[in-house]
Amino acid sequence: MLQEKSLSEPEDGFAAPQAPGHSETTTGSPVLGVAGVSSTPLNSPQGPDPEQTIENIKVYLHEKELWKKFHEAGTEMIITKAGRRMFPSYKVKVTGMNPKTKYILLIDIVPADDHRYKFCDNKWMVAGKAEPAMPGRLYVHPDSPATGAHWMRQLVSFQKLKLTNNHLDPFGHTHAEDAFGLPSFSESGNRAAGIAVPSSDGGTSCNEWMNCLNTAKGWDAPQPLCLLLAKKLGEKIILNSMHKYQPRLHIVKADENNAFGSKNTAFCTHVFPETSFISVTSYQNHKITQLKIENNPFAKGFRGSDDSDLRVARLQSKEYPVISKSIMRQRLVSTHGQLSTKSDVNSLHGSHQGLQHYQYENGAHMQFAASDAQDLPLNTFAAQRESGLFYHCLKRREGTRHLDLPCKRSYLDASSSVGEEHYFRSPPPYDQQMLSPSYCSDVTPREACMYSSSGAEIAGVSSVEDLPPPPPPPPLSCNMWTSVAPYTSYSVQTMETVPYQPFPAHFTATTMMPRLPTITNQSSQPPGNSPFTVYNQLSQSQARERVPAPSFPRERVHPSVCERKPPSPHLGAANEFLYSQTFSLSRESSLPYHSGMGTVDNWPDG
DNA sequence: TCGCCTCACACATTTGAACGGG
DNA sequence: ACCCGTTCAAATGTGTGAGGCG
Repeated sequence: MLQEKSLSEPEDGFAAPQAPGHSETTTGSPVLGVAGVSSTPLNSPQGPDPEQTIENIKVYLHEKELWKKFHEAGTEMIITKAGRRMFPSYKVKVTGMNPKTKYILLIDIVPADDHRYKFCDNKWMVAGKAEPAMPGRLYVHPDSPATGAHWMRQLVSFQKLKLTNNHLDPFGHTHAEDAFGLPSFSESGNRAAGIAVPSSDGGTSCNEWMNCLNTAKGWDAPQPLCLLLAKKLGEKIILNSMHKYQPRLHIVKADENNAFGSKNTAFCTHVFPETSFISVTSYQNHKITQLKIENNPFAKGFRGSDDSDLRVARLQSKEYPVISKSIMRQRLVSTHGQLSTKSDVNSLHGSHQGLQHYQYENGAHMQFAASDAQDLPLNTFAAQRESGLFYHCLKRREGTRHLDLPCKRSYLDASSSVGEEHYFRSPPPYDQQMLSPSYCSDVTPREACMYSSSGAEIAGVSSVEDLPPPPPPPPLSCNMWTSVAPYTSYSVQTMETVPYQPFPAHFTATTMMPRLPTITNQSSQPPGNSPFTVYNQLSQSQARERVPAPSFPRERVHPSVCERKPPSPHLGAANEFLYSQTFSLSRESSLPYHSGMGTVDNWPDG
């Protein structure tokens, strides 16, 4: 059964939301204008409490430490034709909503850069220019729309989101007639309809479709196009393999009619840099494989045990346990990597900069740089882990265990905290304290995977962040992502506040943007006059470091928030709005680590 | 030959219906 | 009749590894 969180828990640990706007890192610069966004007051129709406006919404990434752990190694997500879930799954805790206001929560996944990658010499390297973007797809939480109280009641899980590389996915057709029997929106057709047409590179990104709509004078776009975009919603998001992506969470406020698209509709976007990943059809980095096996209950069968070792051995008609090829490769590569392919971990995950964009309808806009100081120790964590692995490999050779235990054992034992520590970190260094109880302690697999928003997990994040700096790491480093050149940001202001992006998840103005169509009412508008006013806010992570970290008391998760309900019938109308909104955001929120917020004033009422 | 992808497979978890007791 | 807990089987989610393809 699901481990549901208590809905009656009075204190959820987030009772004291941070005041991100109180950052001293304010730059105060407008960022980008986006067509179709108004600057009208936000808190009127649905927000009786003026204090509970969009910018007060806080989003906390669940199992942040687990995400970070993957991020350190270079997260990979399997994509298959049938669709593969993400692991770690995307779950967030939301606070600061108006309990009575209805919101839509949705996710999209945008390219993090303009490169295609390959895994070579135990590290990711740029292998060329990215392939054309896949057809845009949003994943709307099936509970949407729901009240703020509903969303804040427990974790919001997007774990049913699937990633696919199937271009012909029923909901992924670029051509309307293929998927819905609708007229094809060819370039010429769209131009005839007055719609800016995405680049003719063969793909149609979310951004581009969004730009189409934005350019089409609000929702004067042909209804089939709107319908197409709305129907393109599904549980799968189409990605290209060997490309880097960044998931984004969007929170859209519903209007008084429980509909979407009114003039006062507001939205915000939250990006957690540690959730970025490279899509693959098979795992390249075996550290990731191990992490998946160790933490994903469904992969428990690969954790093994003495019995399973024997079983495998029998299956292999051998009297000794078998080391899988992958494990052997992992060890060889890891050892080799430590010796020969050192790279600067700081260039990878040294500082997860965070920015939150907040767009507000009063015309004001602020931008806060979020130097995610809590992530600074990650460099040393990665280095230590690397060194620990190296140490362990050497140690195992001279140890006695390999004589009486399967070589697989040290890896298999990683299902427990001891095993993991043993394998990755032979000496119990500082990063052992990093281990979140959720996935490193003896919790049951379900506790680790399902709605395990236990207090210990988030508290673990807190404790980690409060830890003193680790001892100086050895001159070893994670060798992932080193070949990824730092990116320039979409926004100069943003880059000024983001000195380094180890794993950037944003477009570059010179690479990604040219593929976007020319939008009239945006491009013609100076940023300062843009109707899309942007606030940048401290990232959640940075905010947390300034206040006592929230704690998650063990509570039950309401099943509905855990995607157990069918999609709401309201989504049909909502989706259209969401597409437009989110795609609008795409133009600016291609900025990494942002939370964007804004309103729309060009949507037709109703 | 190589890199990437697809598929079938075994294993584990999740889900929900069926059942029985209170 | 209803509720609750347990059991069981089907559905689903995993990584693996062989094989196909360009």
